[in-house]
Amino acid sequence: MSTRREAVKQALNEASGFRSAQDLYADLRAEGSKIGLTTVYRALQALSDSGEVDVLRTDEGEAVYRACASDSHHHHLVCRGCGRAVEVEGPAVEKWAEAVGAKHGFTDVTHTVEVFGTCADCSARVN
Amino acid sequence: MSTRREAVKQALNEASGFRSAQDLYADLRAEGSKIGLTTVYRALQALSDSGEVDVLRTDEGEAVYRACASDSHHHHLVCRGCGRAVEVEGPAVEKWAEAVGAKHGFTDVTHTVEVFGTCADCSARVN
DNA sequence: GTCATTTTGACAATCGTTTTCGTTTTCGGC
DNA sequence: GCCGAAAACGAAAACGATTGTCAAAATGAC
Ligand SMILES: [Zn+2]
Ligand SMILES: [Zn+2]
Ligand SMILES: [Zn+2]
Ligand SMILES: [Zn+2]
Repeated sequence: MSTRREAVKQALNEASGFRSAQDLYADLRAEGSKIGLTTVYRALQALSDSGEVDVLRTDEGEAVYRACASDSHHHHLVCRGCGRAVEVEGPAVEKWAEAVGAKHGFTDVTHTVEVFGTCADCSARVN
Repeated sequence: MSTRREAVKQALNEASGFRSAQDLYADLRAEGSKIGLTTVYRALQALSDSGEVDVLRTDEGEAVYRACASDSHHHHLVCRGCGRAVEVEGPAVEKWAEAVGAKHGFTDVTHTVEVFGTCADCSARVN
């Protein structure tokens, strides 16, 4: 694995929440790296292809990435305020999704499930 | 409600699946309308703001819209092949999402849940 | 060191979407 | 029916995220 990809992976590891390519580019430049934006995009593409990082889309359509501790199937509880994310599992949801697909004759069923909220810290900050 | 917005809403009603702004623009022009792309975007913005249509993002980040029969909270089972969508409910998922948020001290909890698969027709078409 | 291969990054191009802004249409008052 | 204000339109420009291009730089045999 190349040095640049390592750098991007590490920048992601240092973040607790989901970050966009541009966020990571800014982070890396801020800490002195001479990396280019194109390379950040390429690294993220490779990392998500290999399943090393999770990707999801914001409401605005921007792709955001996260290096998750769990490498098995899971979902996220994401703070709208600070972006912090918690990995969560939902066996009931997995079964429900499968059942829903089957009931309507769909095959090769997958799903996207994300939970959003305001974390305790962010709630406190507002009050 | 203006005539243009009606036209967009109707175009959506005639589709069984999720459609992008550009799709709808093409549909309308194809049937002779002189509507502009800007107006399609504006109509969709208004329709989704008022909750008359559902929006979601494709993996590529494109916004797609659907005029759903149900006006209460629900999710979708979407065919990857033809885009056809079925409205589905999942009380268990609703409770799970709430519980997950609460367990981690998150407030103002919402969620996005979509199920994807290949519908029976599309499965048959391939074989 | 030399040559071939891979990686990189500045820049241009693409694509969906939004903004701008002048024109057209709608509509209430006359 | 006619007039002016307000709302709706649409073409074109602007935008922002992402991808493509291509020449320079790093890497790795030999
Ligand atoms: Zn927070
Ligand atoms: Zn799942
Ligand atoms: Zn289908
Ligand atoms: Zn729900």
